[in-house]
Amino acid sequence: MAKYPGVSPSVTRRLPRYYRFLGELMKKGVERISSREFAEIIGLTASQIRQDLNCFGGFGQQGYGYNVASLHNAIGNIMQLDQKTPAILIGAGNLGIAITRHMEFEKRGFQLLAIFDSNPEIIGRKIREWAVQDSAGLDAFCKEHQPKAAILCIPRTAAPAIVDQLVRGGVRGFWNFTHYDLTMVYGDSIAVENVHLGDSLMTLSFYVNELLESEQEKQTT
Amino acid sequence: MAKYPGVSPSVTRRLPRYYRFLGELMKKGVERISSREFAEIIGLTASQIRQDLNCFGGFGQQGYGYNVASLHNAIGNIMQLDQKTPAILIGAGNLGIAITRHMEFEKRGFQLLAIFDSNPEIIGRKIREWAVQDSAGLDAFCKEHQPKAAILCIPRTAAPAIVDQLVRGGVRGFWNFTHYDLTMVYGDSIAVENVHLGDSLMTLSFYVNELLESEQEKQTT
DNA sequence: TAGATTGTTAATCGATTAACAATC
DNA sequence: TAGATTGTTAATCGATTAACAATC
Repeated sequence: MAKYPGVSPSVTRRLPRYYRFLGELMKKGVERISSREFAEIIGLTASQIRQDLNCFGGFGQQGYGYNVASLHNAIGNIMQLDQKTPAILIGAGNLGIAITRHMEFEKRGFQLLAIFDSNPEIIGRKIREWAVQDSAGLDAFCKEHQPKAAILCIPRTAAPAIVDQLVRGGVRGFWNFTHYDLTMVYGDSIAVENVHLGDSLMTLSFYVNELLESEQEKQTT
Repeated sequence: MAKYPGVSPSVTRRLPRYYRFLGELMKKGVERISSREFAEIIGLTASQIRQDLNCFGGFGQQGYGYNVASLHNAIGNIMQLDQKTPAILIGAGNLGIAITRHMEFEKRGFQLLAIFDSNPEIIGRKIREWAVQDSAGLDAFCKEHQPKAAILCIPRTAAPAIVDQLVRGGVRGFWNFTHYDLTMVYGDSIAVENVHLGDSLMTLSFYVNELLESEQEKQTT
C-alpha cells in the first residue's frame, strides 16, 4: 500500500508550495512560525495549513507553532526528496535542453541518468554533463540502469510508442510535456504529471481578456 | 464587468482541454458528438461537460448532441482566441528560447511583439523572427506598442522590479515561469498564470514514490 | 499559572454527479 | 410519433473554513 493512501490531490499539490516557502523562511533565519503567520505569507488560511499538515502527522506544538527547519525537513521526507528516483529525459530539443540546464533534479527527488534523442544531428551533443544518446539504445539502457521516471519532451506523435516502450522497460513515473494523454491509456499503473503549456497560455488568454474588458468598462462609465 | 463573472476557475481550466479535444475530433472528421461520447474520450462525466458548457450558453441540441465544429468555435470565442493580445517575452535564456520556438502564440490568443533580455551577449541575437532587444528600452517600448501581456522567463530575483515596471507600463497579464508570487502583491488588478515547474516535478516525486512503494509491497506479499 | 496555538471536530461552502422534464 | 439527448434542478460528495477543547 502507499504510505499516505487517503491524502487528496489538492493537499498533495500544496506540499511543494509549503516546502518552498519554508525554505525561504529558513534562508531569512526565521526559526518558528504559527499557522496564522504562515497563512499570511503563503496566501492560504491558517485552518487549511493545519488541516493539510495533519494528514501526515502532528508537526507543531500547542502554544508555540511550527519549527521552520523541522517542518521543512518533515515535508521533504513526506515527498521523499532524499530518494533520488533514477530518471531519463527523452527529446533534446529546446525544451529538453532548457529543462536539463535549469532544473535542479537532485533537490526535487530525482537523479538524471541520461538524455535520449532520435535525431542524428543532436545525438552526441553534450548538455551539462550528459551526452545525448541514441533512442535506439533505450531498451538496453532500461535493462541495465533501471530508470523509474521519464521526462517527455518529444513531439506528441512520437509519444505513444516511446511511452509503451518505457513502461515495458519498468518506467513508472512520467513528467509529460506532450499532449498525449497517458492516464487515459495506463490508468493507475503509472504516475503522471502533465504540463500543458498550451492550455496554460489559453487560460491566461481568457483571464486577461476578462480583465481588460472590465477595465475598459470602468473607463467608459 | 467581465463577460462571464460567475464562472469558477475549475470550469475555466477545463475549457482549453475541451477545445483541444474538439480540434482533434474535427481533424478526424467527426461532425457530431453527445456529451456521453465526449465524456468517454476526454475522461470526465457527461454531466460535468453539460454543466460546464451551460455556464456559457446552450450549445447543444436535444436528441442530437453537439456539433463538433461549432462547439469548437464557440469555446474559441469564449476564450477570445481571435483577440490576439499583444505580448512580450522577457528573458531569452533556454526556457525563453524554447517557448519562443515552440509555442503557437497566435493560436492561443496572443501576438508576440518582442523579446527582451539584459545580457549584452544575448541582445541582438535572433530567435525566429524576433531580435532580442535590450531591457533598457522596455519603458519606451511599452509606451509605443502597448503590450498587454508578458511572459516572464527571468530569474526570480529580477522579477519584482521588472513586473513593477511592466504593470506601470500597462501590462495586465503575466505568464509567470518564475517563483515570484505576483498575485500576493498585485491582487486582482492583474491576471496571472503561474507555471511552477519545480513544484510540478516535486509532486511527481511524491506520486512515483507512493506508486513504487505499493508495487514493492505487492511483490513481497 | 496564563497566554498562545495546535490538533481535531463540526459547519459551511463549492463542485461534481444524478435525475428528469423539456424538446429536438 | 418514438428515441435520444440536452438543459437544469436536486442530491451527493469533497474540500475549505470556523470553532474549540487539549496542551504546550
